[in-house]
Amino acid sequence: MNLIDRFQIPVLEQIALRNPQATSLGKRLIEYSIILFDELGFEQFTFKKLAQAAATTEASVYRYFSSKQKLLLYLVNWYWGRLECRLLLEAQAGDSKERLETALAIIINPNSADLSTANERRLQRIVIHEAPKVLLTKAVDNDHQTGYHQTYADVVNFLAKLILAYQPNCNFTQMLVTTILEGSLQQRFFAQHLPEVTNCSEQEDAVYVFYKQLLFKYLHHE
Amino acid sequence: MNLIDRFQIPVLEQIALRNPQATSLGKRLIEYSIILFDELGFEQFTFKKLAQAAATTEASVYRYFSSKQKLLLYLVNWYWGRLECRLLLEAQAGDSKERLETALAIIINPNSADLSTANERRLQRIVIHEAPKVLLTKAVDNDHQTGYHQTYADVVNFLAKLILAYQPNCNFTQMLVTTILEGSLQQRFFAQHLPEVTNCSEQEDAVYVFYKQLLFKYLHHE
DNA sequence: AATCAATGATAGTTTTGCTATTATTTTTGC
DNA sequence: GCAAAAATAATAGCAAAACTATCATTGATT
Repeated sequence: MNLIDRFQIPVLEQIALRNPQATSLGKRLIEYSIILFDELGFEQFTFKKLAQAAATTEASVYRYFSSKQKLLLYLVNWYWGRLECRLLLEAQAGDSKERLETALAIIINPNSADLSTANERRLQRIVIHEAPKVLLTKAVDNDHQTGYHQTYADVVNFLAKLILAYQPNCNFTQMLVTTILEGSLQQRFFAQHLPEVTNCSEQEDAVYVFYKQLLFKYLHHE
Repeated sequence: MNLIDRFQIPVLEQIALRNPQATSLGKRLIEYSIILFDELGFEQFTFKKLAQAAATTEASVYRYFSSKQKLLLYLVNWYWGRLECRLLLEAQAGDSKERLETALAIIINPNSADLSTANERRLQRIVIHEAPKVLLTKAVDNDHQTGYHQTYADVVNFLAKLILAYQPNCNFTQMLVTTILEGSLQQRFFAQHLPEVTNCSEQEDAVYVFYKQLLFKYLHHE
């Protein structure tokens, strides 16, 4: 049983030309695109290779996604959509501090149940390694207007609200959230590829420990 | 008088096939690549377009840089090299707190003399928008072994040392530095393209104010 | 003056990204 | 169960990008 069958995360329809979660070919495309983006990276990934892996043709892939950028955007949206779902489900109990701590754990913790399958780990690696390549483009303003980055913005603002509930005096909530959100992903990249610019190896789950410290030290000073 | 003539920043020789700062064609290539990367973005930038802009041929461009990735890497290295120079020159006076504050201002402040020319502003925009595309690749481990990211690591470690001088008990210096360094660049992207996930517009130079707060609040709690 | 390095001019290859067309299969409405 | 419609397969083709190669020319060096 894979990622696709277990969760039907709503992903913005407009990104795909037709809903890949509704057909058997579509599911295969998602399944193999996760594997191939992870193994090949965005640059080496092509629709031809995806078609081959999913036992179909390049033309058929184009009927689901108009470009590999859109396909990656779809996967990234899926990641943030799942995260948003978990936040809504799991970070509603307790007082404002408990809710904030839970939310932080959901976002940062790599040992959570969320990453239990190979595909889920692959998806997070894709977000870490490839997501900036569909954000930092000349198309970003158009994409954002179309709503392609709305799920991400929703996650940020959900967390921002939790922070404000805990510490109403916080001035820079959004900056604080994106700093932690993006920073924690980046640290995992550095840990693997540029270990001398991080401290991840020094302690088990140092990323979580550090950003929790950073968040609460910042808020307690307000 | 342009960026190239005023500063001879040492950039790792291996990145370029021959030193572009030593010849008139080389300087033209650097000059126009900064303009074109900024205006077209990494994806739309081609050596053919660069050759046309610099009034030369594609083949001649390839004699300086083996690929557009390497050319971008060269520019990014240049940016970090210049930053390192400024840190070494300007962040040596005063006590440990003053040195740290000066360093932070150099790294974050967009109104500094460092960004006084059009090309310098372009170069920072290139680092913000395009640098991740030559870091987050499958070639990163090779690149790093070859030393292509050493200047960046040097900047990080210079700042880490300043932090340790100020607060010897700090456990996660590198993570703190990269969080601020990368975060501050990212905030400028968000401010321009995803304003709802940042708070930059609320205050003049909010980026600097926020990260200074974040840094010193974190350190004072140690 | 001869030499050598740098550049220009030109051509060609392979791959990618994408579009088009037609045939075949599968699904769906009735 | 059958006809219509939709989805997919099979195939071809095109334009641009990312190189590589060759050879002529220029310009600097000694």
